Amino acid sequence: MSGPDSDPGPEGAGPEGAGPESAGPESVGPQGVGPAQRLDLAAYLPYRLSILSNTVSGAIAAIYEARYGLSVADWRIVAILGMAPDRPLTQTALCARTRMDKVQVSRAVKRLLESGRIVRETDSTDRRRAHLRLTAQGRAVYDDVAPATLAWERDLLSRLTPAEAAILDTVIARLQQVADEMAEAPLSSG
Amino acid sequence: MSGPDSDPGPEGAGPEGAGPESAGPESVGPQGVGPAQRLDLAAYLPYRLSILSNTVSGAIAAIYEARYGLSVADWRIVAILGMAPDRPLTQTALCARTRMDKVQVSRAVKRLLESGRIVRETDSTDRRRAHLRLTAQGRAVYDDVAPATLAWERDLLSRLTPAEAAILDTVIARLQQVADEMAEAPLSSG
DNA sequence: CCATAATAGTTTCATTTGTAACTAAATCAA
DNA sequence: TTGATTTAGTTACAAATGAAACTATTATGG
Repeated sequence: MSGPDSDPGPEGAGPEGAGPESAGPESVGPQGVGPAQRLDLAAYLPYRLSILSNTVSGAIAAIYEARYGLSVADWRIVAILGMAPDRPLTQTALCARTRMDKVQVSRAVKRLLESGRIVRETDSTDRRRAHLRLTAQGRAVYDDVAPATLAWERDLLSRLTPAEAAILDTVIARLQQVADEMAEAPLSSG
Repeated sequence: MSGPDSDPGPEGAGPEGAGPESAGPESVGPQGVGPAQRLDLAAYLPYRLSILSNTVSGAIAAIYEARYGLSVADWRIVAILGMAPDRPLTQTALCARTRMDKVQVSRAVKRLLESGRIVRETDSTDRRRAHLRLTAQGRAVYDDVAPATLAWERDLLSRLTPAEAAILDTVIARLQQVADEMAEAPLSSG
């Protein structure tokens, strides 16, 4: 997610500049592709994913931050609620769908309630729970931002070659699946 | 922790249910990651990248956090310095290589100096700058953690099909390049 | 029925983080 | 030279965050 990482996106500050002959990312050592023998951050998958995710998230976030002052958490709530307008959700449901924890969700919900983007209605049979949905104002935000973010995504993907675009979905899904498995069975700590 | 999904939704559309939904007639790619007409977080590239990056980073971070109490920023510094042990770097150089900003780097450097993992030596010709390098202790951390993280990466990649692994590098590089371009030339409209 | 546990969500508090202001040293311009 | 600007890095302070404790309500077990 947004992650703990928030890269402001240094414009001119390219990775070059510091070294006399800064080698490009392609000089990976003995083995050009795949896992390097020696740790090279520039070629290291987790690092590259992190940078990429931050770049993409930052670009998207600029849209809803600038226009409506929404945080990433706020926008995720709006996005989920906007997705299925006729099905109000509880905060617990939002936690599952956004992969944010209940405190994050609680705070985002509080902000959205205060700014009038959502309303909350206590469940009639279980007063611990409450159902949330967008107000007209919240829907207006969604209807403005969602197409913009989708356009951005479409634009991004359209610049990949067909082969690249075709495999991207599969690879991400596969990586996520494998990473999830591996996260549960961590390597032997020594 | 018996699954994060415990909501009354009719369809168990968890975050991984990125199946081919109502793909529009004019979808760009053959896969689900192609632009949906309607914003669906579970199929939305920025969101999926964020989740994936967090999963992967979290798994890796567990290694160096548990063993040495290092933060992500700390580890990035150690990783970069360990990469080229014979070329000490300034903090500015570390900023460029890690894509962290100077405050983050300053704080990580402070922690690493205090814990004796690195040393700092003021440049002889420019006393604003200082060169940083790993101590024996810092190198020991690097020599333990780097192989572990590389093994994790190798393990992850080995579970992709050859076709997936082969194109992954290209696609990430390409996405990063395009996202960088797009980040500088923000979308029109408003 | 009462006591205990579980669930939904909030609040508190310490830590982390980001922005901006700051110090110090080097460079530039006249 | 001297004064303004840039560069390297740090610090101060406010805002964001995370972990744990907390309130309120419902479920469960005897």
